[in-house]
Amino acid sequence: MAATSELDRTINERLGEHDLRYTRGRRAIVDGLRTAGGPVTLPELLELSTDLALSSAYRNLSLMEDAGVVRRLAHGGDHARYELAEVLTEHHHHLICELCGSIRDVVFDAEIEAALEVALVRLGRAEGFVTHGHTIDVYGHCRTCPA
Amino acid sequence: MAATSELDRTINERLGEHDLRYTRGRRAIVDGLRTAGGPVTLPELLELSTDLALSSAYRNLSLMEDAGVVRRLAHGGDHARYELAEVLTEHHHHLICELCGSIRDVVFDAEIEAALEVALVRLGRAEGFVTHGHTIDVYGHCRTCPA
DNA sequence: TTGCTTGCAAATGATTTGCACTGCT
DNA sequence: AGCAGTGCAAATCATTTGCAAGCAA
Repeated sequence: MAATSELDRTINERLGEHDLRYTRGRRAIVDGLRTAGGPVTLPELLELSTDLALSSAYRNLSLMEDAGVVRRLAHGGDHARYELAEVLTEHHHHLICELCGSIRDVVFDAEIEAALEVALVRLGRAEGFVTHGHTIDVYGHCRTCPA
Repeated sequence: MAATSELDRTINERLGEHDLRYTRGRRAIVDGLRTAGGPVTLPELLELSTDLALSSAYRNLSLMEDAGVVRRLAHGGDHARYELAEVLTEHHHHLICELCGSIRDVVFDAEIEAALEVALVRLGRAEGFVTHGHTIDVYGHCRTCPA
């Protein structure tokens, strides 16, 4: 199956290293994830692309997670949420609306990220911890959601 | 039942506002949470204090969450994790070891927190989002865990 | 042909709930 | 007496897995 974009090529390669093929179902999942603007749940993913069997979607998300293509997140709700692995996307965080429950990607200022990075490594050193990365969830509410 | 510490008094009050009593089982849970040094899973909680029935522990954690005494976290694993609500503790974040799976509380430098706070409010304004709070998970590994 | 995929149906396992009993107040 | 709390057993529901059939190299 021909890879169409740079991202598809990278994903195809990563999957290949794990003896996985970049099939139609997996493309549908990746398209859903890249299009969403935030981490999505499995039901949302199934709505975005019909023709996805529930069990296959779960199985492929899990396989692609192992292959480093997908990242699984657990934000409280009933369903886990998934997004593309950060190596395939821009480093970002999440705005979580406590009213409507939506979760939106957001990119921080480079200065803030840099300062944070330094602080986290230093903090780790003091705590006997080797820092590799971080995630930030920002809670609040969309201005358009009811007060 | 007599409240013994400032924390107990506050919790007792909050529970009372929700027509809940501060019973032995609930004290056991609170003690487990306050002692742990990080968010704990239900099985861990049951080990810490025997005499806790599984269903009651789940039920009380849920009730105390509604009463604003407990906070439920979902960090990927099989079990949810619980900690005392942040209004009852110091503002903190989590060091998550990718090797041993442990999660440890950590307090950031006040300067970093202040800078972050400002940045998050500003960011929210730009994104049409009203910021209330944030959580940071720091990933890496304990220096004492196998490389 | 060999081996990865798929989808249905059945299994799993954490969490929740119904209910009868116990214990405050 | 009158509710709130407890624990057991049964129910729920997201997610996982077994298996037989489909598809690509």
